[in-house]
Amino acid sequence: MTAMTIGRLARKARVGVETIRFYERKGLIEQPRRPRDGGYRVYPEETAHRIRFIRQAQELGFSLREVQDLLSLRADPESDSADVRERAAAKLAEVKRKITELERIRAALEDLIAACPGRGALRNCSIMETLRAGEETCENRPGGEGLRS
Amino acid sequence: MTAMTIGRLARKARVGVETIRFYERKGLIEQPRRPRDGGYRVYPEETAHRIRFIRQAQELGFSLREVQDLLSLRADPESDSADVRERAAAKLAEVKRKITELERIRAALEDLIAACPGRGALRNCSIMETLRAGEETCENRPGGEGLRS
DNA sequence: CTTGACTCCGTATCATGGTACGGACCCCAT
DNA sequence: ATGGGGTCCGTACCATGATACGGAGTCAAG
Repeated sequence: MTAMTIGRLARKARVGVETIRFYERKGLIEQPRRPRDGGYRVYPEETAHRIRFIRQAQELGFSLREVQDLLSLRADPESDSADVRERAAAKLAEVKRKITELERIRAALEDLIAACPGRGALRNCSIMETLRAGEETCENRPGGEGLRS
Repeated sequence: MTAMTIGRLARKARVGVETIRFYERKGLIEQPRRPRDGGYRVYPEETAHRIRFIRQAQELGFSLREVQDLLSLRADPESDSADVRERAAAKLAEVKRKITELERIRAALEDLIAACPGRGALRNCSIMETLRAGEETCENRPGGEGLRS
């Protein structure tokens, strides 16, 4: 059973080897024990999940510092429960806000797609206009010089 | 009626003056006509909304390049409707994926908060464990040395 | 017990997204 | 008409999040 060395972990988590070392330096993943001093890092399986979580959270607009905050949120007898609860609640509010904003963008994109038939009448419509309108599915603006049927 | 100069726009959109010029250079907002050559930029009102959208999209994990893509999506007689539709659909899929991932993080945070009572029994529980478990509301791990009631 | 792929570590470099600087120029209220 | 705040532009600098480099050490298959 080949050990989970940094290269294998990197392939599994779809990141570069250097990225893993970088995350270790930043404290996002702890450096695993090595067989003998000077030997290779051997990682537990779960580290790949941790790395995937880090990448995912980044794609959702969290900085590495914020990802670290998220990962440090743990309920256990060693931590101040009230503090963890409070920080988790703050993150939760932030996550909810992001979801709301994404829903608005989703609605705008859906409207935009509806305004883009394969052929036929075209409404003038951009994301911004759709977002601002919200109610009216986006009225056409001056600019147009005759609709091509 | 005081003109919307760059400084006023910056305050309205809650960004720095330099940021606006930076976005102009990047093509995220078009440089407004100036009264006489060498004069000051005067912006239409909607530019503030556009800047707010840029910031919002960034917080949702879109790069400036991607924000530009989003902003360039417009259904009008000048654009290739099928192309716009396709690009919008791709962005929509991406937005939906982000929403799904945020929902998972939201659920994990809610579980974590549930595991952090003001006082009383504490389940050992971290974001990662909750995310991985999904079903079981996170079983406790070895590490704990006796629960403090 | 060699060999070649992999790893280690420190340090350098890169791309993105700003932020700061400074000297000249514009504007308008007094 | 003038003074002071705002603006203009180019360029320099900064933080974040990687990514590359290179020489030495490690490991395991043959």
